[in-house]
Amino acid sequence: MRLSQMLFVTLREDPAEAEIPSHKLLLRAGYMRRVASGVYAYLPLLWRVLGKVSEIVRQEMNATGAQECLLPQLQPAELWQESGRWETYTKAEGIMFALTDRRDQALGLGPTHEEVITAIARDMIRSYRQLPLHLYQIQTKFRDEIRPRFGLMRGREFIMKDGYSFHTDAESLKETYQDMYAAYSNILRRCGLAFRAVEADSGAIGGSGSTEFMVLADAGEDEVLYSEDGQYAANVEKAVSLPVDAVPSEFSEYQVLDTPNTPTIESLAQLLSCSPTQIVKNVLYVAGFDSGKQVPVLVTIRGDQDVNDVKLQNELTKLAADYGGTAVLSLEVPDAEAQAAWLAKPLPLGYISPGVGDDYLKAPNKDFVPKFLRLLDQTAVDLENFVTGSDQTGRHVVGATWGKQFTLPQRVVDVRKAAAGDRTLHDPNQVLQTARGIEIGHIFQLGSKYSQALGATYTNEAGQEIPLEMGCYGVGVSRLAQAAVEQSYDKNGIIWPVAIAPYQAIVVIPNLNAADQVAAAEQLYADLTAAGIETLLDDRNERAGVKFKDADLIGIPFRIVTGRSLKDGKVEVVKRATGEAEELALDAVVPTLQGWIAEALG
RNA sequence: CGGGAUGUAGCGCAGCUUGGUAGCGCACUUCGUUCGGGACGAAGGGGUCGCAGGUUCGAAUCCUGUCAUCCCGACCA
Repeated sequence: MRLSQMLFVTLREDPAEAEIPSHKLLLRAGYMRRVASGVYAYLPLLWRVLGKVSEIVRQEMNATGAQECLLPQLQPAELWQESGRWETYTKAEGIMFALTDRRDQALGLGPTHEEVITAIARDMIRSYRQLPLHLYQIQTKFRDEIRPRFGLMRGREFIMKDGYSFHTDAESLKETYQDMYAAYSNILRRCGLAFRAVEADSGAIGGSGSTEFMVLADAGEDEVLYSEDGQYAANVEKAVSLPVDAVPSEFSEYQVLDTPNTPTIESLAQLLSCSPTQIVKNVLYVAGFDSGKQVPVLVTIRGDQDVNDVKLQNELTKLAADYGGTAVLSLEVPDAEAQAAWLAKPLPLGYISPGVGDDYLKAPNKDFVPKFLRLLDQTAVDLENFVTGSDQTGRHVVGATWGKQFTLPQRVVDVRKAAAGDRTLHDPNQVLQTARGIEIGHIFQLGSKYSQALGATYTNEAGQEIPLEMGCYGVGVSRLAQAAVEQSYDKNGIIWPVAIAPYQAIVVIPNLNAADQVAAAEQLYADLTAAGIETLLDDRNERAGVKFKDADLIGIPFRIVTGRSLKDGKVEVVKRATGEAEELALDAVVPTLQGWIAEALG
């Protein structure tokens, strides 16, 4: 491609709309333009990158026996109602774009495709002889993100590869899951990215085991905890660990003490000169279930620990049936204004005890449940002579013990947040480290959640009708492209890994008025292209400096300059990543680049 | 949805406090000089100042409303 004929517009300054390096660079280098919040036009250079990523994904998927297809983006509400996700995905904080057509039919734009694919499976899979089966597609997804950000990292429209597998049993599912684990590792390795596979929460999509593939970068939105021996790595949402041991309490006698102005654990520990591990903390939440019920939740946990909202939400989901629901739609720490609606009398905030009475609550409407759902984190179970609130502002109790002053809440759960510095479960000598990651891939063992909901069954050898076991597997294709930039750039611009660079080489003519430079460049361009090397020719009537700056900015791996060494029959060849330059004879350029590219593609 | 900020030419910004009919840099067009790390000179083109009301003789500027965008949080297969 000749740059003189390409839509090639680079910017000298960073666009104000971008915050992180990769976002700024993709805009500056002319790879994309924002069309609406979280919606981007993929311009020719970026489209080539996306094509390369897609092709690598396709090759690795096909190698596992998965088959490519294309499912509709416009999906009927009925399917989502059958799976029970229509409400959670369109109401409250739902992420699904929903619309009504002229016949008054409710439709949604696909944020994911479990429902559609399961409906297809229901219609087409009859027998165990057809299994296992794995279908995937690469296409645009729509999600009405509350706050789109960071360009392609969190858009409302983005390209994703999503695959769905169907099995006779969990064992077969596990095999495909392992295949995907390997395929995803291959994809990221081939794309030239540093990544880590971590245990993950399966979130709203449901299912049992899931693994996230995290591209490591400081701008990542997720926190990863891992052990240095490489045995354990998990998203902080999912991570488990051993908390530090509690310091034995210095208080031996139960008493109520004046503790003015100590609404936080830190201030209380300071005033009493005690360890936060001796304090029992009580955190108030309000959970909203899909049945419409609003339930006040009191989480009691050791003072030095934080509540992991994802784990809490999972625990609450298990209890949804008690409130006539199946899912948690919202989970909030209520502010004073929100509390006022359902408090019979003011709560002593910061001084709440584990035994705080239900008489603080009233029911402003039939949906509010005026009874605390009391959950006890396991870190607080074994504490003795602990410090906690007294239900009186300005006073705490010390020396309290379960079974004496306070009833031990019956529901014991694990909702503590693991943190860097905690010891790992597999080896208490290992300490968790922290890193930021960008979630690029996520693989799930779904089980039969969707097949049961939608009635997708097969007949086994014994003639019994059984729900299909399912897995699903996603890769953020457009997100991966930007993550690659986030992981590989310098002050001059993008440094693409060779495997996903839009072009592999760029031939720069420093001075268009020098006929020999032009002739040599044209010949090289033709030779390189003929040799199968994807090459750009910068034949624009610009000064050399502009061309070098642009070549660096757009990040083409190899640059060939038909410049001053031409008089010796040589051209300069520069590696973008390292800046290494060497002079090569004209006829050595093609074989040398072929070697470099082959080496880079492994 | 809570908190914060910003909307002025394709991009980055000034002007607003103190109202008088819009400016700078980059980019773009033409000509000349230059030609290996974002050249120089000259001459040009391009803006309903986000939108809608209001105040005023007069509004980019003051007031009200509204929309959009970005940041922090909440949220997020």
